[in-house]
Amino acid sequence: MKPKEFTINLPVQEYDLDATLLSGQAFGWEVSAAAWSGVVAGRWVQLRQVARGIRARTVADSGDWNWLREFLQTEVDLAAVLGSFPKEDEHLQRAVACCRGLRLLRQEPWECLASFILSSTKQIVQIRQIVRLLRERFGTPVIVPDGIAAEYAFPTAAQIAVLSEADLRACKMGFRAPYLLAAAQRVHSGEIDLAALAALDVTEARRELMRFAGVGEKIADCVLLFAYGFPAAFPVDVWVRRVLVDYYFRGRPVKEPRLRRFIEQHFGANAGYAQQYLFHFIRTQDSKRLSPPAGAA
DNA sequence: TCCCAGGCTGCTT
DNA sequence: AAGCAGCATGGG
Repeated sequence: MKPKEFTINLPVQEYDLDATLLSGQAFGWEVSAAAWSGVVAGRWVQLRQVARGIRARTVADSGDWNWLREFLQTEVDLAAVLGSFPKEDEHLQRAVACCRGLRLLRQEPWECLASFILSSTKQIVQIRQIVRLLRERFGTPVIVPDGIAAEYAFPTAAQIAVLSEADLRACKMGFRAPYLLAAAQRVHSGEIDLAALAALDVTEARRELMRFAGVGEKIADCVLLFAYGFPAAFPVDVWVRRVLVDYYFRGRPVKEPRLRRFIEQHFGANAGYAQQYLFHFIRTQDSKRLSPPAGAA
């Protein structure tokens, strides 16, 4: 039986779909012929940038489209967010001028947590590869249109909790396998309720996330920002640390507490957005200007 | 061959 | 508390 298709135009100004889906916050999206396809809330969906916004195509009964608006955060007033950035910061303003339209997504907490547990000391292309293997092997198939290859949802905590460490290692995740397995078991057993973290303040939610083995400050901040939408969460990975030191500390070594103090005082209420602009900017535009990694010549 | 990747853990000082 | 090796796997 041919699945019924639904399409909609989501009107939105200043939304760069490519930058958003390529900026290292979500790992399950694939592009072909200028259209992105992925799975949101258990539904296959295809997204295309059009003149006045985003055109979406899906199958099966979608009722309303709020699940997609929520994921894409199309209701966010980007101009207001960018306007809250420090105006005297020429580095950040350059990143904004370069990447304007880059957005933060609002992802499902389990998928986001699991993905970032897999992210430590991995390149983005490899994280994508691991996530793809997990979906194909253990995820629930989703309904796709005729002529589209089979697609799978990210496996739930319940689906991963019953696997063996060897099953997971076979997806090339190496030493991260026991971390992912333990996290899935904690969530599946009900020991921790990820949905309930949304009601906590950011400090408490961060503490809860860091109770997962394999989750430290950086991964916790990623989940706080990309899944729960805490706007001040500011993940500091090797790239962001490098750019902060280079731009704001003249390349001189900075200890963690001082860096954290600077972030809180300098970037303001939407620090998380600022972080994403800096991250994407240096990775796509300004990588050559950056100081070499520690230890390099 | 070597260094590095959207880091974290556990063991040393 | 602060520094550091080890950890799997693949890319450049």
